[in-house]
Amino acid sequence: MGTVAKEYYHLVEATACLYTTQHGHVKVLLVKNEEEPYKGYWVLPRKYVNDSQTCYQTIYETLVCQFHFNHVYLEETFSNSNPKRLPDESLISINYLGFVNDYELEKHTEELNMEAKWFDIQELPKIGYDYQDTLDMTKQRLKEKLLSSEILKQFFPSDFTLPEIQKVYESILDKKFDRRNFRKKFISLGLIEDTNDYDIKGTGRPAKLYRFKENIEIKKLF
Amino acid sequence: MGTVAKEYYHLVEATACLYTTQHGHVKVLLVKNEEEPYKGYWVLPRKYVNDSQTCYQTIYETLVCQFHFNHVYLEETFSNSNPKRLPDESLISINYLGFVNDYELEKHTEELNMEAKWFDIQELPKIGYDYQDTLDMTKQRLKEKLLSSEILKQFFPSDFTLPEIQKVYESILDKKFDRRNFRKKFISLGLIEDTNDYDIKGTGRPAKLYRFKENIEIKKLF
DNA sequence: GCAAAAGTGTTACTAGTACACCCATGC
DNA sequence: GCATGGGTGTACTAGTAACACTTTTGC
Repeated sequence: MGTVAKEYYHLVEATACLYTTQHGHVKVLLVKNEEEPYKGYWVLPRKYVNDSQTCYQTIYETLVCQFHFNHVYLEETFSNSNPKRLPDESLISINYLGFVNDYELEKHTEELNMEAKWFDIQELPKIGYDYQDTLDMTKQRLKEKLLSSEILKQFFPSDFTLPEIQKVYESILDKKFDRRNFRKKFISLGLIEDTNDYDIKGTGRPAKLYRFKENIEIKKLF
Repeated sequence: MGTVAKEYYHLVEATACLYTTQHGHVKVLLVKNEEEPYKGYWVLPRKYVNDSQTCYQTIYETLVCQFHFNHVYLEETFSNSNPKRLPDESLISINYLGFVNDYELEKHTEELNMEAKWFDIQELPKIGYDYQDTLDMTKQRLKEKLLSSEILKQFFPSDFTLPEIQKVYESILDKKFDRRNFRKKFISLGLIEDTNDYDIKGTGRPAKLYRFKENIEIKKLF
């Protein structure tokens, strides 16, 4: 490719909007920023990409090594290459949308020299740099993703109740469903099976626990 | 952000899989590669990104200035950051999926010092570098895009016939539709209007010409 | 026994599918 | 007048939407 002028070289980082669910609430992982500018603000987990790894490998390793998640599902969303997003130099971000099931962060964050926390997507703290835009756009993408069964298994904990999964859909798609019709539809899709266990944690009548079947077909859900 | 080692800086290019339709056939724009390696092979239109433009601006200007399209609809798809894709150095591609309506290239390509051509997506030539992967993945994305009305207006020429649009859907979604049901569905969506003109080019009975309405709602089509 | 949350079944309506015949043009 | 491709209507089926009462638990 020959020699290319310096202005064509860019610093590149991989970022992730990593989601999980807790009792029907959708949460996203944020990290406290300890450097100026935006010191004390919350930002996305991120890492600079070096010339021997893909962006995917970079963010995957960052999430697995720093936070010790067993398995992280990740897919690329979009880049941010606005040259004016930082005062001093250009930085291109490649963003990923991700899910994890095991959301117990507490045991790991102590070992780290960083603060990291799950935030309910309805109650986000003050976000540093331009990552609020990334969060907004990725949430939109998450919405589209949930319309198909493609990523369901990655997103939902192995055992879940139908009211729980309904709450997730309602919060992300921003609409209410009739409980009976939601059940009927979800069950008739043939993607889930009864575990014969019950969720005893809630107040009121215990809900049945379901799990997704081994290999689920890709279907439109809504 | 402080000083960062050289291995974190990358050459970045923007590429496009730019589509158009001609009489129900879907075509993609390719450019003949004049440099080694892969000299004589066909590649995607592309340009290195400098530090004063976004990737979007880079590819948009490339397409508009080189090929004189009036309007190009573009949306980002995914990146390719495999460090081993080129023998000598790392190159990150940010790819875009695009549509144009005015497919008359011939009048412009003479002015250019390059060969550029529309290829039917069923009959692609030998593709250089790893752009065949990009084409394959972008075609998949195009398929998903056509399931919603979001990009219909960008994709289809202002006046079109229903058999024409049906052929496009059949070729991209890889399935056949019943003519009567396709009409019924498409018309009942309320997105198109009759122009009261007829397409006289074909053999057989002339087909009615339709156009998309001014502001169309985003709907699921299939 | 009362509040809280989950489970269940029926009916009406809407959208999708399957299918056969007639119509306008070019040669 | 015949081959080519385009336009139209009807009956059936499946999916979606609306709706009220009963069940299980904790306090």
